[in-house]
Amino acid sequence: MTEETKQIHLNEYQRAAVLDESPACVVNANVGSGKTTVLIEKILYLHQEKQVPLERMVVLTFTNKAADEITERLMRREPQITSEQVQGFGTFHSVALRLLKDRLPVEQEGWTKEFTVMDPDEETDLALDIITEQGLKVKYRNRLKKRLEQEYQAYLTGKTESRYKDDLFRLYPLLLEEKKRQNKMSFADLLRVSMNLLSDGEWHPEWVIVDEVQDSDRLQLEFLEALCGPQKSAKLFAVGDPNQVIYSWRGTGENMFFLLKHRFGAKELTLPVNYRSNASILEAANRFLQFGEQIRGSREETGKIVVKNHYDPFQEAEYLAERIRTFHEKGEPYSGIAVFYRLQKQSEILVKVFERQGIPCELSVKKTLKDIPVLDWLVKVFRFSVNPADAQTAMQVLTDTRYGEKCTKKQAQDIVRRAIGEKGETSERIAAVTAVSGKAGGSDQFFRKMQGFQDYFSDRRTGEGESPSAEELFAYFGLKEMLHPTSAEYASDEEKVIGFLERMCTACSAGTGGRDFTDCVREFINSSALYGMKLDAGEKAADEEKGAEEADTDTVKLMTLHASKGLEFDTVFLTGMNQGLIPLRCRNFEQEEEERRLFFVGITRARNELELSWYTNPGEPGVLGEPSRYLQMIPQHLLKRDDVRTEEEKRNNLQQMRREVQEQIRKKRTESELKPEKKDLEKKEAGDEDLGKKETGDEVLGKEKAGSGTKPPEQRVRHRKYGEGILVSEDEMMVEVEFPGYGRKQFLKAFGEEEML
DNA sequence: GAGCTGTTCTTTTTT
DNA sequence: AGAACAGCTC
Repeated sequence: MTEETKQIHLNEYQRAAVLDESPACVVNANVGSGKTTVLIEKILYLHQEKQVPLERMVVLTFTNKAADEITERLMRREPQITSEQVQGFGTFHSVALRLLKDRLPVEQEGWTKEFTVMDPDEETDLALDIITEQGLKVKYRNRLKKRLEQEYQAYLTGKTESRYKDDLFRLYPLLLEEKKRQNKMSFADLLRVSMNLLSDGEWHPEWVIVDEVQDSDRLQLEFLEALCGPQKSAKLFAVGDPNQVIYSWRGTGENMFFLLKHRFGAKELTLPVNYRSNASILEAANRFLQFGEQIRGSREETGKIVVKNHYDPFQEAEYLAERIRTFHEKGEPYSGIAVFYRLQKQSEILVKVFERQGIPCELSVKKTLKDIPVLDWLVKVFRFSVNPADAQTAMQVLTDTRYGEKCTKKQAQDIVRRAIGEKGETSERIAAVTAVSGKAGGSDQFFRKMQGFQDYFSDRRTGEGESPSAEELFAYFGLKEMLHPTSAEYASDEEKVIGFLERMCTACSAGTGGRDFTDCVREFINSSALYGMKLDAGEKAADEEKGAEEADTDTVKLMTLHASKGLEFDTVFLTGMNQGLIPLRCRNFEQEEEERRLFFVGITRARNELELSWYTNPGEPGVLGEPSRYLQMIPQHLLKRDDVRTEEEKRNNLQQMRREVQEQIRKKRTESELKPEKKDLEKKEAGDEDLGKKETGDEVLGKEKAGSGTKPPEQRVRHRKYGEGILVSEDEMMVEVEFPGYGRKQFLKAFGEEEML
């Protein structure tokens, strides 16, 4: 091993993974087990010890964020590595795009090298246009995007009819044809087309390395196979965790980790040691592990997991604000604290209350280009400018009501059809457009600017000071007029546009000079379609320049459980641990298992403190005022039940209990008044129902027993309606009992309906 | 085309 | 549990 690798302290399992030489190897990497470190060391080991050039490796990630982390860490370890050498590092889609542009003969599949990348919504719009034009019968048009994706597999496997017996399968070939005609590819096309060309092509990398492989879908798996070649000429090293599959609802079905292992006949290694969470959190997490051996810890601390019950989401938010303030006063930074929830809309109350209470917080929602109207429009302008075959985008730019010259659909159609509908020389096209210019005035002029963009800038090269400036581009398109100078947003719009143009020009003048400027613009526009975040970084930089708030980085992070994957925090609050929310109402067993993995992912984000809370009054339909079953699945000795009850809640509970008891009494009375036959029938039905509920309850209890070996003595309670349960809490006025299958119930002692065993 | 019945999906989100 | 939709009847 090199000096560098020695400096990094790898455990024996990590070392084995780095040194492994199998043709295909999958590493089952538990949460917090140093997966990325292994990946980085593997790459360096291959590069430095095995003399594999970085250019001969393809390193694939699922998200841009992960791709950035890998290249950043790699370059920090080895500063002499250039960005040229890591061209094959990136997301599946960006690597596919690079291959299609640099190595693969896209012409064979019906596109030219100048193709552009479609926005995901664009494909659906195009499909709708085709449906209208061709008079196709397609059902569930509002769900067309999903249908197009989900039923493609069935279409490929030769099924003759779509699920709903409509014209969807006739749409697919028409859509593909249209995309070729307009010289653009959807995200899925990037993978499919490169897959086809790789399968019968010459070029293959020497090593294929994959991160978070459990998150890939079927198409990505096929892409991987094509990348490794029919004879598996490339070696495969994939890292993933089957216990962290939380996106299977987006596609697949099977667990991709094991499917990949099977398809490649790969050797499986494991990384069993967790370096993140304290012993209690790990012991709890182990109860939710679905694959592999128990996770081993590396820490001695056994702080308890706090479980709290709140009256409602509002009271919970107030409590959290107070609690977080205490943490902060004790010297913990806000940035070490995160609040998780199951549904996006749960964040509303939290944000409002935190803002009012002066707790700095940040909602983790991705900002894309589409959220900034003026940039959404500008990108379309460039998309057409660098791909004059893209009639669809041209139409969208011309008919946009917010920016540019106002133009009716009919006028836009005239302009676009005459210009690109018929093939011909540029001069002819322009002549044709000029012929209709009287009708649409400025629109037509702007259209010609876009269409003439490539010709106008064709002699410009990047790098040598020739490359156009942001101002030049702004003037070329006459953007001052197009951005509506009289509008209230003009100043901020102009700033955003100039900022975007500057970033584009900087990107175009970076790297090796002498390239065609318009090619660079196309590359920039294409990568911004795949990589919405880069613009986000620019936005942030602009904000900081304004000097808005510098202490902005020390904030509490609010996010969904899904968004928490891959992150870690000292302190984690997991809210809304209610039955019907965590887990969310499930239709089948697979869904339930995924909810459990989601909870597993959530709790394993915490390093030191974990607090779980549920509310008595969720105020959402379908969500029960009962604690999640998952709270019962955690060994009780790890928990510190610490209920915060307000007087209001107590009163409410009493009222609720009174109502319940009155209802029971009323029922009993009517029951006894009924005729004997009917009474028996009702009893039978009620009994059946009870049996069903008990079964699920026993299942939970059974799992709990199987999991926890060491259980503290519990006070058992019998109730004539709910059967046997476990005492949860007790005070001078009431008792709270957990019944398997019924959840938690509270009783007034005065009623004396429960019997201690 | 109003009114009915039956079915499916709803949440989570990346490229 | 409830909305949205498809397909049927009149």
